[in-house]
Amino acid sequence: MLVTAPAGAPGSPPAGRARLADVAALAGVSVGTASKALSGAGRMRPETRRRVLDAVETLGFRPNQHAQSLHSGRSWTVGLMTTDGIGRFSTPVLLGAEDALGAGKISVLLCDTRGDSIREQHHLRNLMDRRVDGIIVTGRRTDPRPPLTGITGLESVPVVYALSPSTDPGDMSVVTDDKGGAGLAAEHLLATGRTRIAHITGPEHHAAARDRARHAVEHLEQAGLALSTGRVHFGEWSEAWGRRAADAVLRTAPDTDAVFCGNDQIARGVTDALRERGIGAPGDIAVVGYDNWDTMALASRPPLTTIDMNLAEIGRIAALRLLEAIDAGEATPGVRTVPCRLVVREST
Amino acid sequence: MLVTAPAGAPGSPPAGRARLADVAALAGVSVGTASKALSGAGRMRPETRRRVLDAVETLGFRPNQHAQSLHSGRSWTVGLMTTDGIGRFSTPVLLGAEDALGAGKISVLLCDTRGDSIREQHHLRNLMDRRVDGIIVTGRRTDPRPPLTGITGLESVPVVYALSPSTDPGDMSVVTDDKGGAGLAAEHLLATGRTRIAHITGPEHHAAARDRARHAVEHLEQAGLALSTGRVHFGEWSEAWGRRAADAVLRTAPDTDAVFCGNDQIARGVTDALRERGIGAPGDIAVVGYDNWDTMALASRPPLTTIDMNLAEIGRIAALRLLEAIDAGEATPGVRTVPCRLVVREST
DNA sequence: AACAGGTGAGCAATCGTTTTCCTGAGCGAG
DNA sequence: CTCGCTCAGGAAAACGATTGCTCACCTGTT
Repeated sequence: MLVTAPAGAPGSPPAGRARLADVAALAGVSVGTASKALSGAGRMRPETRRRVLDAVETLGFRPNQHAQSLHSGRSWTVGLMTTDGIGRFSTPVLLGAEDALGAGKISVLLCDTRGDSIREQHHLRNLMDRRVDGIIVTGRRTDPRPPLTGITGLESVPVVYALSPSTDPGDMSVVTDDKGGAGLAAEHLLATGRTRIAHITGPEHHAAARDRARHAVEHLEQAGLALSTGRVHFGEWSEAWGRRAADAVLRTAPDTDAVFCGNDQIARGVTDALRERGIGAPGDIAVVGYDNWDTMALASRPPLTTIDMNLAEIGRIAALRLLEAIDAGEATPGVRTVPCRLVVREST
Repeated sequence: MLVTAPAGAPGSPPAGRARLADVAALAGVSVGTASKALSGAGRMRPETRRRVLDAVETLGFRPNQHAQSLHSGRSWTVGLMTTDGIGRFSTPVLLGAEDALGAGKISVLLCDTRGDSIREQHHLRNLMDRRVDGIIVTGRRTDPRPPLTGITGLESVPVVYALSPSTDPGDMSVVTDDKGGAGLAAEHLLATGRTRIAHITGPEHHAAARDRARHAVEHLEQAGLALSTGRVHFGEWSEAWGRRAADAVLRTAPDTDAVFCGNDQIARGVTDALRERGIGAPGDIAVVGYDNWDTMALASRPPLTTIDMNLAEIGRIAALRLLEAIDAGEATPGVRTVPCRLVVREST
């Protein structure tokens, strides 16, 4: 017997998992021939190939990925770094990416930095040690973030930033279209005949709040309109703020006939406040949310018309760009914007 | 030059990442010696070790994990299979596990089956091909699930089931303590002087709903009490059901002074219904939720007293048991129950 | 009959580390 | 002076799959 089984008496089936050498021995060919039979490379008699494939079947052989990776230098793995837990925003992105990568036979290595840069460095080193084929970085906020750095060799691995773009325009980023989203919301309200529109949103230091507000205002201006209360109501991303701000809006501009909210939590707060004051939605005032977070949007009374950012699509596109960069060996820099989708429900 | 650089002119620093051979060449020792210097194995002159370590530093050398894994048979990776998306329940478990494993230098390979058994088989095969050191399986529900199966070689890899236990008692499972949780809730209500307690929960075909209900009833019986409405209100895990059921409770047993809810969504629905009927909480009726899902528990009016299942702890313990099994080479079968925590807020 | 061309299959190097075994130098003791 | 012991460090064999190269053999042609 030329090839020894990993364990067990000679001649007995190998105790551990079968190696290519076991397959080759069973098929009566050399290891190299067996490899070629599997990969389809090289020419050989159909009958020989048959014998090898039969042996593979019999032994339940599966190639050892470590050996393949060592040889090819590829790990068929990408790192997915989330900077702030795995929350409501990064989860769909993550799943979209995992889906797209899985189709390409690539697995996802999960790294959560909890917003800690020490941890980020640690994970980054780990990913490089594992020779990942690429990295997707995703954050909770749409504010730009500094690019990954600090590890030698990083320049040879493609990186895509999803949701939170990189501050370096030479990097690959995939972001949501806040302009388009705000536009969809404004357009929808105008199309349903509303003209006295208020805007309640999150903290001004969040890019998402600023951008959506700016674009909503611009969209209204193009229709010759202004915000009913004359200003944007910046605050928090919470229901409580939605309720408080709704009161303020009703006080300042009682003729308001629609409220566009920066997220679904605020929108839900607004619908609650309206209902408690006996104001009908959408009868008296229409409400539009943002995020299409079903827990909020569907539990609201009435259920919310809202903007869906297509987060899974963002993850999917990030993954596809990464795959392209991996295959091409070079990145196609720039920011890719993914359009939003208007989901109409009973609040408008 | 005995060792050729991967690319670039001879003598120039290697273009790719440095190999141990480069380190050895720079330090003027053999590859084997360099390896020993790094691992601390074997004896050698301190000065020689110094030279190797200096070379490592200079070249920024990091060992190739594929080569190490090929040699050791270990991948320093575990698979994390989630059976139903990555939702509210699996996320904390996942993070807890990732945290505990990260401390052990182990990375997490993420697999989402979307509840599809074809996908599960596919991911499982993939994990086996990658020679993962272990697998954690986590589900959304507390109902037992059939163990992983169908892939040869699986018996040599330790598996821990988190949240959803395996139906096979010989497997390792880590679950939440629904009995203790229901007990905490009931005890808390009794301690605050409530005696007419109702229970509103999710669908009867969910183990979580059944178990919490059963144990709550048993706990009340031990105090010589029964449910105020004489029965458990099974329904859905939704706010709308909470509101509807609250109405039913008020109709059936107007003297009810507390409601224990199967989750925070139901509890929130209950508080909303009470408020809309002018009934004070906790003044007239106290409300206890379950899950400590902050979006619900904190946004509720009043904020909810609720049961926290310590999901991250479940993930952490699952990871620790897996690490033990990996190190010991054998599993310690059985179900491990993780206690809940009572979080008191203004609703009681 | 000899040779060119084609084809099926094996050999061996390679990927980068770890680890075992072995050599040889140096030193102390008899 | 030599024997033997210690210890530093090197050589080489794993780990498992891939692949370029070589070789042997067979067919068809001159």
